[in-house]
Amino acid sequence: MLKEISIGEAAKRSGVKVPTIRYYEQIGLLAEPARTDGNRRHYEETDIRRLAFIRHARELGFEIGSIRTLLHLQDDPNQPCETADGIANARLIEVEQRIRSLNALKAELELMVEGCRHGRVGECRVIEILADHGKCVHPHH
Amino acid sequence: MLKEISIGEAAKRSGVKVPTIRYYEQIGLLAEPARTDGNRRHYEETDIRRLAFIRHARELGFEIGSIRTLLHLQDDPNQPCETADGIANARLIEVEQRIRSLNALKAELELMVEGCRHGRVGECRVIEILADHGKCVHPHH
DNA sequence: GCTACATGCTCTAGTGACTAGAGGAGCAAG
DNA sequence: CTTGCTCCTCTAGTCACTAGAGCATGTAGC
Repeated sequence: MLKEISIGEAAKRSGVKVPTIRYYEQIGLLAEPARTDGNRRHYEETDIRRLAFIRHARELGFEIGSIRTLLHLQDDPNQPCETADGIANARLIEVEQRIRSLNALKAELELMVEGCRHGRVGECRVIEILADHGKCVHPHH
Repeated sequence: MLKEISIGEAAKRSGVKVPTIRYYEQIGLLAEPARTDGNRRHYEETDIRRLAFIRHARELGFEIGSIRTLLHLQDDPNQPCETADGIANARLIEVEQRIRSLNALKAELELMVEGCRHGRVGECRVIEILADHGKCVHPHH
């Protein structure tokens, strides 16, 4: 017979922490698993795959709501995949936007740090730029 | 005599929303302002500058804790500015790291979206990659 | 002076996605 | 039998706000 997978095992194999697995169950992202005689959760291989899916999607920055939709899609492989594509695309656009704004930010932080002559706070470029947005390289962030 | 600055005015001029100003007061980032006879807050020019400082720092992604330190430094211009420089530097490193990981992520999302042939979910590249981390371009994110 | 209506006040609770801790039970090894 | 690990439930905390209820105050037009 197949070995039962404990929550700790499931955590190790999926890379999702134990309390997080319980949390996902609570919010209905993962079905309630069967229990042993001693009231402990035990999981199947499909649960591990589902958890790995969730984890990967979270790493890519998808929100729980989007993941919920993606999981519904995965459960029914006959659906057209436009929704999945749309979600991924929206995320891609978000990421591109975020990279642009982080690059602007990086330029500004570099200016601060380079401008700092390690003197007194009174003449510090870091404090100065923070106090006056007009001194930014790209004031439109 | 000087016109008294209401919280709404302060919000407009600093770019920090009214409830957020009250929140900053509550957590001790901004001193409790004087009140009018009718119990309304009124602010000084220095408060507006302090709020603008906070807002700018928040936009640059500094945490409230760091901002608290930066504000203490600003209040005493004779201190050496190493602490300020350290905070800005730490933030710069964070941002650089974040940009790197977002770029990896972008590559992966592009692969997903490009691979999608708009068929059924069963053969969808988006779902497939999410389900199997091994299919990633850079599996180490 | 009266009437709208905007703006202000306090207080509590909610957001997202977990994380931490208390207090207890089950289980395997030595 | 005891030690120590994993597991259970439940509540509350994190961060930086945001939303809403239920009032009080201030201002502009008539």
